Amino acid sequence: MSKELVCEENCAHVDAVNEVKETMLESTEILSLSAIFKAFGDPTRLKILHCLQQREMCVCCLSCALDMSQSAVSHQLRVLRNLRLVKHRKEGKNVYYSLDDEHIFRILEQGLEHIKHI
Amino acid sequence: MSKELVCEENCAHVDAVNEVKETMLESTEILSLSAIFKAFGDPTRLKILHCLQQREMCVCCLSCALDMSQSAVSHQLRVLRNLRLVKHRKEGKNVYYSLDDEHIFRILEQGLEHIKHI
DNA sequence: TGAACAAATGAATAACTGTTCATATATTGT
DNA sequence: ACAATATATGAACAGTTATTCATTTGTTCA
Repeated sequence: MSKELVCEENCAHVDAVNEVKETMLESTEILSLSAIFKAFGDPTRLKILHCLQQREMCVCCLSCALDMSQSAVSHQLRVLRNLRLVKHRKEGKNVYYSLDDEHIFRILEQGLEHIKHI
Repeated sequence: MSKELVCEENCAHVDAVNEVKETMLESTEILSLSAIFKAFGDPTRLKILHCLQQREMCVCCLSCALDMSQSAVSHQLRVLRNLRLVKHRKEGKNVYYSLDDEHIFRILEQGLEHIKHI
């Protein structure tokens, strides 16, 4: 990638670039952070999270509230579960899901705050 | 979708479902919110945003700092631009990008906060 | 034990997305 | 006007993803 040379010789912002490079996040940090945001980035999952922001819900009720198939909801819940964005507890035939922690709540809030101010 | 009936008769959480349904976000809100999170959900865009969190940068320097082609960076900048997550100003041959507003900053912060506490 | 039901899951598919490559546009200095 | 350079963009391709369908697992109750 010859861009590096180009930048060093012409942009004349080498120091700026190096400074930014030093504060750059680790590759693993970037990956896990983007994975979380990506989870928020699908309409179905976002709806699920927004429901769970209000109350714990079983899969059946979620699929009912979102008017989506049980299977589709279940598949997405697995994604959220794997990323530890939601937790679940079993009660008889039902499995109840809820948000995993406070941060999830706040990330959602910040996002909502943003779209309101656009 | 017969699930609706199933839920009403068996889950016995009709009230809960209806309550949640009422507070549900508008379809357009869900879409624009998920679009924003989706933008954060790609490693390349996340890196770009994280760079811009620290300083205004030109395309050339960004592609240099991320060690990616100018074209790839430019394409992603367009996505961020269209969503108004970044703003840009032209200065001669260079175009300088920066975060569009405070919320973007805080969404990033909240996300980082989350992965640190996992 | 068997019927009914909630939830999970694997496979298949259609739609989407990020990068590359080639090229176009716009600006600067000669 | 021309060469050099920064940026933008269209087309194409490979890789990913969300949903559907069919099936399985696990639980309750009769």
